[in-house]
Amino acid sequence: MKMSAGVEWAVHCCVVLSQADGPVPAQRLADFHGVSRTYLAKHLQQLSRAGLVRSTEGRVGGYALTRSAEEISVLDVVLAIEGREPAFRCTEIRQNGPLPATGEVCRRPCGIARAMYAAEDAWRASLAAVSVADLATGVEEDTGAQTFVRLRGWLATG
Amino acid sequence: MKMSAGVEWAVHCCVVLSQADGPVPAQRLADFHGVSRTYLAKHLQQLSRAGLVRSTEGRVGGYALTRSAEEISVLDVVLAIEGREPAFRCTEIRQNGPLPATGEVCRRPCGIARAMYAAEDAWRASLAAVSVADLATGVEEDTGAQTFVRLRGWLATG
DNA sequence: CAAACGCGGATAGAAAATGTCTGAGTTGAT
DNA sequence: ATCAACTCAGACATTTTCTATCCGCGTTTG
Repeated sequence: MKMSAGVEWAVHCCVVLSQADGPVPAQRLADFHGVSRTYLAKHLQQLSRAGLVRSTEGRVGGYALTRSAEEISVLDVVLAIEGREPAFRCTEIRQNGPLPATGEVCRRPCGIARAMYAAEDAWRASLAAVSVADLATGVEEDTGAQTFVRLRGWLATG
Repeated sequence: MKMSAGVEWAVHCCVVLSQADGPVPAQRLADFHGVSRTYLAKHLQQLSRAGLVRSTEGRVGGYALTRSAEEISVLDVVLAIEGREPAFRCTEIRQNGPLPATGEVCRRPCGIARAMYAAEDAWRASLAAVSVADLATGVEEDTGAQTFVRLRGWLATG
């Protein structure tokens, strides 16, 4: 059970975008994080389809958050990249074999699936409690108040 | 982010084993659940290596739980099959690019990784709170008290 | 010894993740 | 109007993982 590396990229990009004044091109985001531009572009498009970022085309285009960083949770980003499918997929093997569970019982998910879904709900709740703004605050606490000043400078001049 | 289908098989097998009197062969477990014997055998070997089940070789061999079903959590089974690696793998891209995070800061994981790990801890805690015995109780509640009687009968005669 | 069983490795196809490339369309500047 | 920079969508290639099968080997019981 592994999460795509694109999730890490996308969350980092959202933190950067939360500090930017205008649209930031994919090229710039890729350079800043030292990752492939073309592949990052895929993930940014997923964020765009999910409505988390807006893309502006043309000469001075790029990506910008569609709402304030307080209103974007880590869960939003994870779901945009990983999809909304639960990690556990019940194949109803209780209906197989010589003693299959019958129709009426199977109206609700089996106990195993319920336990798995409950755990995923707890996971999602934990991720929903952290916003991109929280992450940005954490970066400043970890690395100093000058970090985002330098970031904005690099984004402007680069 | 998807969980292997083997997890579902393995948990179902543990519930069956919790109701068995003696060792149950892989062939029997596969027949009961209507899945491939050779592939299920792989997962049973993983459970064995993780110490959740004991295998008896030879003519009347098979698998049996090593401890009581109360003492085996769903998390134990999931970790045995999926491995103990966290789903989120931080590649430290904050150390890349024109403004890399420096060594001292990177002594502890970045805020993004911390949020991800916290969510996985919540997920694990939820799974750890459910035992195989709880699942067996749930099956009886869902399908009636005769279910496991019939199961034991099929295991004995089959 | 033969039959039933678990164990480990080798193998292979399918699916998904990862990464690249190209062409079309859009926008601002000259 | 033209050009350059940029996004977007999709096609394509590569690599890894999942799923599944098979075989040989050692073990145990009858």
